[in-house]
Amino acid sequence: MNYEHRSIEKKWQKNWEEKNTFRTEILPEKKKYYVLDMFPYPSGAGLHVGHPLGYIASDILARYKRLTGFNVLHPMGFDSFGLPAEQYAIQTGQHPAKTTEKNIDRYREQLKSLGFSYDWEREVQTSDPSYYRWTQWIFLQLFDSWYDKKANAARHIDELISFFEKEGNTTIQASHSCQLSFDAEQWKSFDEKTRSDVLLDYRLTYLAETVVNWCPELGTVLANDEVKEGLSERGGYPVVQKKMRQWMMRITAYADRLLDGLEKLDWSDSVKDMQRNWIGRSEGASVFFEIEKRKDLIEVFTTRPDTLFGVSFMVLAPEHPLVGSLVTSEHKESVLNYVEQASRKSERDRISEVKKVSGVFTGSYALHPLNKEKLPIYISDYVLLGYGTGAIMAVPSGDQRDWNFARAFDLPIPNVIEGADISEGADESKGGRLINSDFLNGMPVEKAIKAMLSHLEEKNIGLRKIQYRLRDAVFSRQRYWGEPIPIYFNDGIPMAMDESELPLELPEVDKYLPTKEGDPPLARAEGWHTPEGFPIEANTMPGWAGSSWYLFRYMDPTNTIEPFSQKNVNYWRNVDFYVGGAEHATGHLLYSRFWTKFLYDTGKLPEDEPFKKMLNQGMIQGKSAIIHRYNIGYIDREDGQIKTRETNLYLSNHFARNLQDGKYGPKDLERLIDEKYGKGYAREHHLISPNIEIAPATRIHVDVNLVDGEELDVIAFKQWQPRFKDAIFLFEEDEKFIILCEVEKMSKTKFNVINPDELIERYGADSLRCYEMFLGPVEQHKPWDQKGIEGVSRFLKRFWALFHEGTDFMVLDDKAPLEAKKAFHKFLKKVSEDIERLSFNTVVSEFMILTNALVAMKCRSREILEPFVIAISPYAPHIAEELWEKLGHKSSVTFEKFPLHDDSYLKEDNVKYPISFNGKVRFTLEVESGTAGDLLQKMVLEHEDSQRWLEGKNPKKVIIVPNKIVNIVV
RNA sequence: GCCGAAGUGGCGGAACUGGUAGACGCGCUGGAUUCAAAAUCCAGUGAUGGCAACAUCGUGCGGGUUCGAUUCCCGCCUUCGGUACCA
Repeated sequence: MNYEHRSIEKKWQKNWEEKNTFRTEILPEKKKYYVLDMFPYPSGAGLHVGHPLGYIASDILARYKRLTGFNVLHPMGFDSFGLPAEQYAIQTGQHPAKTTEKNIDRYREQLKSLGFSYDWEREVQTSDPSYYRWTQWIFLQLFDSWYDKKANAARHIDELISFFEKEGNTTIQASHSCQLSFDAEQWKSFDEKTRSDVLLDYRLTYLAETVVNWCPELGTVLANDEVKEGLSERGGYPVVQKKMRQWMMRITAYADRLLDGLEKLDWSDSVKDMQRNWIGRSEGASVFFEIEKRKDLIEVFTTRPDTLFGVSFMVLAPEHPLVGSLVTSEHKESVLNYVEQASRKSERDRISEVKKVSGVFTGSYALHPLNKEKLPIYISDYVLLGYGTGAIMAVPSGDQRDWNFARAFDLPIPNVIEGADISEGADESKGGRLINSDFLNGMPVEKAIKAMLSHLEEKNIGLRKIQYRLRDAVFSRQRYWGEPIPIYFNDGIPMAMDESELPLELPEVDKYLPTKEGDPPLARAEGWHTPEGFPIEANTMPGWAGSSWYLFRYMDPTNTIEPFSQKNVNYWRNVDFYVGGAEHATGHLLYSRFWTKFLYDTGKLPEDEPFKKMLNQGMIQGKSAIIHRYNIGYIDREDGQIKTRETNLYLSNHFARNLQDGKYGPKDLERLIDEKYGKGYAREHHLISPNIEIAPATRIHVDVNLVDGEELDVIAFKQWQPRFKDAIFLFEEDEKFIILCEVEKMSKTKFNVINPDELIERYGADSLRCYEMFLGPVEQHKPWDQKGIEGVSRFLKRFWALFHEGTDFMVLDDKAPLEAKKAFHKFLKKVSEDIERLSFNTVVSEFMILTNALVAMKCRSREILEPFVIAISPYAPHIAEELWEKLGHKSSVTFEKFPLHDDSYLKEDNVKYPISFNGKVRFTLEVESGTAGDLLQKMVLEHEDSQRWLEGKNPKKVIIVPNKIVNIVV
């Protein structure tokens, strides 16, 4: 009987569903283990072979943990709010909820066809009102909280209010953005609007006017992590800086805890480092500089207070608030010009112009805080308003950017480090001793920093400060398809909705576009106000809101009175094993840690980290097939411009390269075409370019399914798309059209997507599961290689055949031979070790080795085959269930015990020692296991081969590595 | 520039704390089976020399530690990922 993967897999998937095999509940007597995948955004394209990689790994671990006695929580859901569904809605008018629902159904079906052991009863969808009700609820908790730096925890806003009533805000240690300072009396005298504004500056979600990343194409703002190199992460549209009033999340309050918490996490170093860099803690000092003839001060941040005597000028960011008042009349024009220019530059322009030095003098001077020297104040866009104070003290001898600026504007470069060579550039090393620095002279840098810090604080002209690169996160999106923000405005004062009014459901709108006035789409909705007529916030939440806490909802997905019950969260606590891409390092993974810490502060959670251990799966890339379309370059008669015209001639890689390299000219091409298609063909069909230099070929991505190895099926290509119907080709003499192969990210537009459905149909889910693991370490990026799956498929067939004699199921009850038992226990030891250390790829090899060994030994003993089926079930669950049933079991293999290996079978009767002289292996000696060291040594030295190698020399040393090698040093 | 990861046959990759490098799979070569093909099975497969036993070389490059290094240390090169006028 052959291995019929189609019927077997269908049968067991149905069986699992009907019997609800993977339903999970709290079992207090059992230890819990929570295995979670990053839930997907259900895109219209469905899953490709890259998606399941991580899901397979986590499913193997979940199934393995079940077999080893854990109560495993292994859920799946959908991050179903997002831009693509909304863009589709704008184009087609179809409600995003509908598109999303359709996509989710497809995803769920695909996931089920892979045989994952998810408890589908726990599925969550972030766009479901019963879910986002609690996302809104958490928003309100954040809104009602402030961060107490002294207690190092979030606290309720009411406590802050009563504190203000007693002492004002001058003594409190809190994370805030409040410019005002007031005492209790003043607080009491404030009107409602002022109080609200002050409180907003303390709340963990707050409204603020800030510079944000505005993406005009998408019509919305983006968080820092959603911008890559000045372009939007989704869509790749330009992003500009814009000042806007937006909802913000005070994540900076948690900067230190987010940093320190990394220590105890079992995550990869690279992701932890990414978070550390993103948080970007740097220790230094705030220093205040007086402005000449004025009372106010310029505050700067520096990590090198020791170089204070090396300051020769000041630089402000062009947007700095003091610029307007500092500029003198004679410099007004140039400064205004410069500010204007800088404001028009996008983030991207700034990045590309990094090397250029620009700036202008304001006409004003600052005074050195210690020696009162006059320091000219410049503005330049190399100083950023968003970091530190938006102003710097320039130390050209110690900072390359300051050095460049000093050179360009002919400013002095005083040296403050003994022996530093600053003729060709700044000395940025933190070494040497101070000179020309008054009381710091002779001190090494580290000591000088401390001395200066104390001095500054003593004289009250500066103070120790810790600066973070991390910014508060923008929380509003001018979009429809997101969680509505449960806030309404009473006379401009933002008011929290009552919990009982949640969920605040998304309203119906006529169009998914902003209003004429530029308000977000929600403003189009009729009745988007409270019963009293107060307008409701029209912005929605960003994509990361729902994904920041979903792991906890899985613990109690149907709870209607709270996001999750204490009972459930106290049992499941947090995720033991999280699988997902490293690309979320500075987004989802950081926000999620932030919300978890906040919910921990409020007492809702027993743990303050969401994910204990994490595995970052690599991307499976596609192999794109590229051919070249020949272009004719010509000079347009009308405007004299050089232009190119497309042809229907397609070139193989070989020809395209030669054309590109100039090895072929127009004459060669004409000859080749005529040779192939008949004399005069090229001329007749206008395929002769007068000027071949101009863009001779365009790269075209071809569907990888039209390619076998590197060869294009030209007939299929002609039928692929109507525009290729009349294609003609030039290719190698051996009649093979060789394409150009490139490894890229899988995407629809590159026609390099490999769909798992077809592979499952052809080879089965078990084969696909095993193969994706076999491909290599899960963490690594790797191109999809279609050919290797055959090998794994062959192995499963052989495994199946192990249980069958001809068409009959045949397992014998006789004793297994000792050799087979040894092989089996060696296998068990290795497999359990490898799964525990997440080496999923080597386990597949072990399956193959054991299968081959059993086939060779013709071993069909139940004694071995039965536990073998259990061991293989995490990888190939369907075939395992089928064989388990055939072995006469009524229960599912899911609930069996993972077989333990027995060390007594692993002992070798004889040990083969490679005997080496000076590290070089000369012969092998077989001795009985357990032979004592000194006896072994004697045997080795008396061996005739040893005598030959020693040639009368005396061995200096004999090294015996137990069970491994004997090394004789001569 | 800085931070992180990685460089092993024709290819994907093994070698977990230093101990016979190349497991396992793909591909390739030869053979069996077949009218033939597919499928399956058997054998071989790092390089060089040799009929062979065997010898020499070999884990990006150059050094070092060690009886012994893919593994540890120092200096480079390359690729990938992150990040950036961060003061």
